[in-house]
Amino acid sequence: MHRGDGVARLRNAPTWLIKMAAERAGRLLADGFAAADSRGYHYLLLAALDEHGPSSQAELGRRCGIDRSDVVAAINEMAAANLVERRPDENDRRRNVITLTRAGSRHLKRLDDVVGGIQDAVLEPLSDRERQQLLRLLAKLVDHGG
Amino acid sequence: MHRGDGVARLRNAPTWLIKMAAERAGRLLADGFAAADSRGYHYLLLAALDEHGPSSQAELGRRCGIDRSDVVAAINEMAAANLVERRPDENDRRRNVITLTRAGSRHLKRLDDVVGGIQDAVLEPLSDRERQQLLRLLAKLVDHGG
DNA sequence: CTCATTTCAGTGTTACTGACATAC
DNA sequence: CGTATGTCAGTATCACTGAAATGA
Repeated sequence: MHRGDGVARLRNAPTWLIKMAAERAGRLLADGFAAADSRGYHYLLLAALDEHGPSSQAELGRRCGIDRSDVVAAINEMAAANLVERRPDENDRRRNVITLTRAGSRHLKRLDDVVGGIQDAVLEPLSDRERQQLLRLLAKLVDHGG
Repeated sequence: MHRGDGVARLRNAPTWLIKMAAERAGRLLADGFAAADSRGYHYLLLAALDEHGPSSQAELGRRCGIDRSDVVAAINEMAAANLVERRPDENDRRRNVITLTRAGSRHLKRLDDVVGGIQDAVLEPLSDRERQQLLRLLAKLVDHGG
């Protein structure tokens, strides 16, 4: 029996199935991140730094969809763990420049592996064709209102 | 631009799309519930009481997939709002029997309407055929490991 | 003056853990 | 005895709000 399966009106509610699937993926991701002494925000921020290079905290927040106040806390944690470096921007003294350290790069690689493994585990029951279907349908939902 | 779209490695990650879709649905649901002075747990518990009749808190927790300690808090709130009645079980004095009140029944109907409306809003971009596809794929995912 | 940036403090929901007393 | 129940207290992530200080 799954989460909420004791409530009949939810068994055929697509939004509920989406939430359950997301919950499972989220739990696996959170566990995987926790095993690597991280959490979701860390992965997002490290990935954004890797792809776009050194950035201000506000830029990071916009790219990752994380609130600026939450970026502060996450960068605090990662700076304390030497995964990123925070230094004032000389050209705009309101800003900090956040840079990925070498340890941060290594950490991101580990987290990428974690995410890849979970991706496979979650999609395991679907054929390649079904995965593409799912991808297409979800993209439609997300593009519409997400 | 959507949540996390600034991070390229996530754009084609199905688990991420699932999470984004779920996030949207969850936000809409939370807003709808809040507008009715409720929250997700209340809906689940009321629906379980409606479908299965008076139950102990532990039963409710198992049916809804809610932890016992969280059931306590939710029932406290709903009992204070006269949506449910809590009385000791005469046959097993460890238990409480939770009963849906008439006001609780009315409240559940309102919440059912809220959920139905959101269901439609989320699935709007999909044809009937696509909705069935999505339902099938999600069910496969959830049945597998959820 | 207006706006952007960083930071701090706090809220709310969901999810979970540990402990305790009580009763089966 | 072990197990189930209800309760309380606390933690964690994510998401968000409001306000303050600083600087462009």
